[in-house]
Amino acid sequence: MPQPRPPLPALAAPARPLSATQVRILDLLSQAQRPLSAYDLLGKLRSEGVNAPPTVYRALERLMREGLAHRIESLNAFIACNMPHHHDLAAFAICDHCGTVAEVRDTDVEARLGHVAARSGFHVTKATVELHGHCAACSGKAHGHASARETGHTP
Amino acid sequence: MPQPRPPLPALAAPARPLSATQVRILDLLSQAQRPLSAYDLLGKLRSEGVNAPPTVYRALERLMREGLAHRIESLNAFIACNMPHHHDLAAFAICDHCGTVAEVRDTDVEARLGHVAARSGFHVTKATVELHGHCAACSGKAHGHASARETGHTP
DNA sequence: ATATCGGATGTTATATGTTATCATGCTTCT
DNA sequence: AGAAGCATGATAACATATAACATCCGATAT
Repeated sequence: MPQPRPPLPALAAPARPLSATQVRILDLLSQAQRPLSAYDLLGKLRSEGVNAPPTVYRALERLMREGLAHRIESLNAFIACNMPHHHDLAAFAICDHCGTVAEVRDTDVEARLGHVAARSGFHVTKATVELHGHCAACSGKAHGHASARETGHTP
Repeated sequence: MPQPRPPLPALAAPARPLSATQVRILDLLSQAQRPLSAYDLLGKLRSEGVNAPPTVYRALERLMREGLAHRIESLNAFIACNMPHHHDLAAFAICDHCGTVAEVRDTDVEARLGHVAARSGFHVTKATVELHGHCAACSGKAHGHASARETGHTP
């Protein structure tokens, strides 16, 4: 991968700029309307010279560290973060029919969870909250469910 | 060929008894103090003649269908259910230090989640709530964290 | 009894997901 | 220039999960 590589570190060390691959992956995640697996991403990037899983995983790691992406545990897939400000304690509403994922935040839920945990002396460092079901758009429709997952077949 | 409709199994047998393998796996899960992966289980069962992943996964499927076991998404592992009555909407507090998992229930959290979802027209069929952190016992201790996962080495 | 069906299992192979390791090269700091 | 740090590349291994197809068994219906 040839880097155009912005020669400007300028801003002090706290966060170095994202690499080309990292930006690319964040783009792909943002444009996808549904979570993408590491292999989905790899598939889309092969034509651009990325051809090994570790590259993808490393980029995802970085993006998650910076709060720019989330991992959806129950799908083994990744999405871009809508609201990069508060990256802790996000919850996701995943439509099992059309595959869309809505990032949801509710302070009460957070508070309640913290409360419940604290009551038993448990100290929470990270919460995974994933709601599966049907989104508003899909709720009326027939429930014979569809693919809801990237296929990877080149269109 | 579409079958012409099976002639009604009398009283739809609500639950046939568990098979030997299914019982065995439920046992193993109950005795383990931490979640076991499908391959952990397979390892323990090889000496008993079970030697292929599908068998294990199929048994787990059944157990989960009956609400006797849960899958911990963030660990890709399984635990027996403490309270087989209400198998929906359970939450788990997972100690990343010692590996224990506490099944937690709190009606307020459930209500809140349902609420949040409903507000946006989302219909929840299954919720995954997994809290990672340190349990009361481990909270004071040094945070240099340990294995917290079955090794599979022969005991 | 016999045909049949559903469920569970076995067997083999493969798909999907994730990580370790080692090598290389670029950028920045000194 | 040299050292440190980080991103990448390449290869391989490991871990997790499912597909496809065959067999077996027990319950039923005819």
